[in-house]
This record gives sequence, structure tokens and C-alpha cells, in this order.
Amino acid sequence: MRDGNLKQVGPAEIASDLLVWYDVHARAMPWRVPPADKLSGVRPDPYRVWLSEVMLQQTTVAAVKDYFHRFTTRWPTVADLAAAEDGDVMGEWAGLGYYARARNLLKCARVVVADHGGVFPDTLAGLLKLPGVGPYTAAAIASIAYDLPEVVVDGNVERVMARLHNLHDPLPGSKPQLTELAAGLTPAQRPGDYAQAVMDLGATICTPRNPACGICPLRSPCVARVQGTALELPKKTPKKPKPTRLGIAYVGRRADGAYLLERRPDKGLLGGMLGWPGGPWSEGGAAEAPPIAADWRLLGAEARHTFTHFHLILQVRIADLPQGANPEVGQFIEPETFRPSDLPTVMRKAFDLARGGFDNTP
DNA sequence: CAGACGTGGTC
DNA sequence: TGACCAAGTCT
Repeated sequence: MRDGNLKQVGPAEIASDLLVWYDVHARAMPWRVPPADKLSGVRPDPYRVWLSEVMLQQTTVAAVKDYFHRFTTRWPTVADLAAAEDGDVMGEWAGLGYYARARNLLKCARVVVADHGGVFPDTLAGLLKLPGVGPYTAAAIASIAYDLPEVVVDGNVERVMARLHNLHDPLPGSKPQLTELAAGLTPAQRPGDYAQAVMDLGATICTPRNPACGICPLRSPCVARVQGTALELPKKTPKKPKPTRLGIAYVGRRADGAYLLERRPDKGLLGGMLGWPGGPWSEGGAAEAPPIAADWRLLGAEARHTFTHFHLILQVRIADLPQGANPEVGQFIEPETFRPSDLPTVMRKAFDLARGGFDNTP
């Protein structure tokens, strides 16, 4: 049979082909136990598997690596994390995005310590009850950490399944079908390696833009490859356009170098993170009053930032505040305590502009 | 169930 | 430059 033709291959053989490929091409990750080490009985640490999986939700491996290293260095066990201060965890997560993940991370660590003796549940149902652990993450922990044959379905698996079976129904409506197809391939042997193999395949071979079909271990049974439809799969329902909102960031600096910051409420955008006072952002325009009376200067440049569902143009206003200033909003953070890296990215952008403003007007 | 929820990289 | 994309979850 020529390589360009479709070949009937059973589910067991597909899984087996994928595992053979994975044994050679598995990417090395700080949270992963390589296939060869598993043969000597080494098991992944459920804490590290959980932490990495939460960080990897909608986030690239490249972005996660440094955060994973900092978290596991500072909090080596789930008990260490459970005992951490909220603000320390939020600050360490700053820049990674989707901050509900960090809030749920801490909640989850405390539940595992308080209700499970510091040991992660080893069933899908038990894992699903944990804060911030949904169908994907529960199945990933169950299969990767405990080698249970649960069905792991993430964006990679959806893409691989849609192409393998040439399924043109659009996401997210087709998710149940894709899950069904994924379930049909999940093997009883080495389900954890299999799950990681599909995700590695999706990340390195069966990529969204330039799939390397020629070297894909599943090229023989892949219907989309033969039909020439791989590039258009999986289909997705079109997204709505993003509106643009306007806002103000008031960056106030006291004579001793302390900055006036506020802790944002747990609910909503950037919940639980530090930020500059400035009120809500809206399409109508920004008119929020300053947190304290002072000589606020408007900077010439604005911070631009795009969130998941809107663009933001942020005016930056700066002021030198007297040592005895007593603002209604927020709290001063001493220069020894303040780490710009504790700020979410949009707030750090405003800070970078403000710093230039202060430098120009000593 | 559709919308909220971040960010950095890529083309 | 801007739209799309990446190991989703919660409401």
C-alpha cells in the first residue's frame, strides 16, 4: 500500500503506535517522569502533576516552565502550599493569567491537606470535587499520576481526534463526539503515557497551522490527511469581536518610595491581584476620581492591553503623595516589600510607564 | 450554555 | 497590526 492511501488500523494498534512513538519522542518536562524511568518503578508526584496541569490550562509549556520551577522551589509539597499566604501565591502567579486558577489552587491545596491528609484523591470522582479541577484536569491527574485509564480530552486531543476521524462538526458542540472517539482509543495499558503521547503529538506533529503529516505515527489511519482537510480541522464556531474599553490607572508614590496599591476583590477580572486604583473600565470612557487629592499628572503615553474579551486603553496618571497621606482606597506598599513582578501584566505595563514619568519629573 | 476569564507567541 | 492560538473551569 502506498503511503498516501488510507489504511484500516484498529484502536489498539493506534494506541500502540502512539506509545512506540512516545518512547522515542517524549518531550522532557520538569513535572514528567520519562517512559524509561517508569520501567524502574518511578512514579510522578501527584502534587507536581496537579500543579503543572493547572498551570497548563490554556497556557503554553514555554510560559509555564519558570513558574513551575519557582512554585515547587518555594512550596515543595502541597502542605507547604496550603500554609502559604494568599498574597504570596497570587504574587508568584502574577503574569501567568487566569487568576481564578491561583485562587482555586490555594483552595484546593488547603482542601487536600484538611480533608485528605495531604494526599490527592486517586479516583476521577474524588479529583473532580476539588476546586479548579474539571473534567480535563481530573482525568489528566488520574491517568498521569495514578495510571488509571481515564479519558483525557484537551485541545490537542480534540484536534487529533477531529483529524484522525475527519469530523467536521464545529466545537464546542462536537466535544461529546470527540470525547467518545478519544474514549475508544484510550488503552488499559500505560494510559498515563498514552495521554501525554496524544498531547505531545498535538503539540509537535499534529499542530494547528503546519501539521507534519509526513512524519506522523498516525498518518496511515488519518482520514483528514488522505482527504486533505487536516488544516481546516477542528472547525470552531466563530468568535465575537472584542470591544475597546477605556480606563485610568492612578500610580501614586509616597516620599519614601512606597506605592499606593489596592487588592482587587476575589470575584471578577484580575480577582485577588494587586492593582492601581482607577475604578471600573468601560466603553463609555474613564472618569473615576483619584484615590486621594493630589497633583495628578496625565502621562502622554497610554498602556494598551488585550484581555480575552475586550481591548483596554489605560490612561496613566501619576502623583507624588505626602508622607502622611491617608487615602480612602488601597494601601501603601513599602519599597522593600514591593515587587513589580507581583503585578498582573496590565498593571505592570502601567507601572513601567509611570516609572518613566517619575524619572522625568524629579 | 454562552460568556467571563490573561497572557505571550506566531503568522 | 491584529486575529488566532495554548494541557480549561466556573457560572
